[in-house]
Amino acid sequence: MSDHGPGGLAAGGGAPAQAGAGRPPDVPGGPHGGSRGVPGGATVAEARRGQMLRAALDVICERGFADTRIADIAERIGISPALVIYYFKTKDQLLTEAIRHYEDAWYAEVRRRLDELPTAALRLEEFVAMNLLPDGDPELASNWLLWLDFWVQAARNPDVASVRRKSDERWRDVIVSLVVAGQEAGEFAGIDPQRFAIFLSALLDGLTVQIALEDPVVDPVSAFELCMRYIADNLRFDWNPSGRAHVTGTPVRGQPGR
Amino acid sequence: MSDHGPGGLAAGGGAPAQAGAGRPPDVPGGPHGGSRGVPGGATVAEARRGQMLRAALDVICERGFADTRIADIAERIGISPALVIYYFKTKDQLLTEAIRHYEDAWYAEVRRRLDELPTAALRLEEFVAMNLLPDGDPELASNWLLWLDFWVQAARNPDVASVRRKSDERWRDVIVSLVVAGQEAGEFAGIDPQRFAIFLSALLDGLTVQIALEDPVVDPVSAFELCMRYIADNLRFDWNPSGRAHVTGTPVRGQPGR
DNA sequence: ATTTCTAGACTGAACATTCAGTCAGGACTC
DNA sequence: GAGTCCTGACTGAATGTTCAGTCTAGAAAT
Repeated sequence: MSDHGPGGLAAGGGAPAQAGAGRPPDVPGGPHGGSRGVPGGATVAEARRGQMLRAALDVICERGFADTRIADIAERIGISPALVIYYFKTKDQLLTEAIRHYEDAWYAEVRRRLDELPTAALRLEEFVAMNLLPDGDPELASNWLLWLDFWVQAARNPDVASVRRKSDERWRDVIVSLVVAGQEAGEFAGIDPQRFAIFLSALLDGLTVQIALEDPVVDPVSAFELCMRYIADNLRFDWNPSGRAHVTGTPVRGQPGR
Repeated sequence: MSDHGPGGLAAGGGAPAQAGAGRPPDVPGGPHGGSRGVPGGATVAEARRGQMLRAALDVICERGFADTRIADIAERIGISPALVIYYFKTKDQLLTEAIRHYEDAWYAEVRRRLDELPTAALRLEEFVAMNLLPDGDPELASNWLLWLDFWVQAARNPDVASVRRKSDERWRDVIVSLVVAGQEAGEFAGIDPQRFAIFLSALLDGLTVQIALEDPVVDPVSAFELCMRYIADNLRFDWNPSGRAHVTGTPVRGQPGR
């Protein structure tokens, strides 16, 4: 995004491989892993792609999106920069896809974890925790800075922008469905889920900024508690910092929003 | 921030002019405008500085911090790129100072406007409006994207980071003092101002992100209303979207924060 | 008043570097 | 031996920075 000519944004989404010279391995543009030539399945090419995507993410976190060079990524894996271009036609493509990849992985992990929890309150809590608390999983590691760069890119790169728009949408959808589920189960008060989702997602974004920038007065834990306090108060369920969420004894329902 | 070698961050704050060759005009590093040589005052040099700072801000908004070239800034004013670094030793210095300059101007404007309003509620409302609503003043124009870039830079540039930390601090201080003033005047409920400030500033940041990225479901006006609704509900004062803030007839005070 | 001097403001033309992307070909595998 | 995977060496373009010198206006000298 910082190279040649004005508006150096990559062409539209899944522009396939080049025409002449090269011999590109695998076209992105979708989850289909066309293992050409080699029978059996994914193989090297796909592994490499993932490796590069992951490395790209790492580097972006360290140097920032704008200062990430393909040489950094190559070096990290111990390959030549040329190979990076061999897999991803352009730098933009790689970085853009890396972000998309991260977003996808993150979202998938959210779903996975939430599905394992029994109550809406617990799910909501886990959701918030995944947003604000450091995570064990190295794949999704607490890359808060990534989100900031993500936003900045989305501001000018239409491709990234659409990823981010979709991201935010399912984001809020998750919240809405959690709230609705909780309300139907009698766990939560009957506030407007849509409104709540917008509010909460903005709040989470804002807290993410503070945390990412290591604000002296907003560490992850206190941000988490602040956020959960708000949620519990508004949805009217019992919650205390030390433990995990508890469903209130007496189900509330149909209560007017605040 | 994207040039030579690793860690290409500018040296500490007010590194003065070079030693040998040139004859640099005016050293930054503080609000002192040392109008050397020419008696009377500021003069050309200072005007130029301001001009460049403003141009830099414009360009940053358009192209993004990372893609801003000194040539862009020079071109906009109709001068040679060389003159830009004649005034600011390095690109980094210019951009960093531009952000600092903007932040200062913005904060000053906030103070100016708030001072003119009679009630704490109105002041709070104006404060929120300045954060979320498009502004007439071209100097401070609605440069939401600027904040995103600001954050991203703060993440890696210690110099910018300290600006941003200070920024956020006085930010919250404004909120706290507004709340306290309102509480003392009996306009607001007696919640914890500090906590409220942290919450509100995060919320504002988050909404800023959504607005800056032109989220389809969070336009400035609805963000503003969402935010004001929260504030009014929490501080317990009367507020309705169409008009301006009104102090509640019966002063509330000392009420427990939810 | 004219000339001389000087310093600050400014620029065009290099310079130096960085970096994405190309290319010709090598190794490895089926 | 054909295709896949991979690399070292290179190039072209962009761009921050330097530099030598111009231009202007006021100060000092005449």
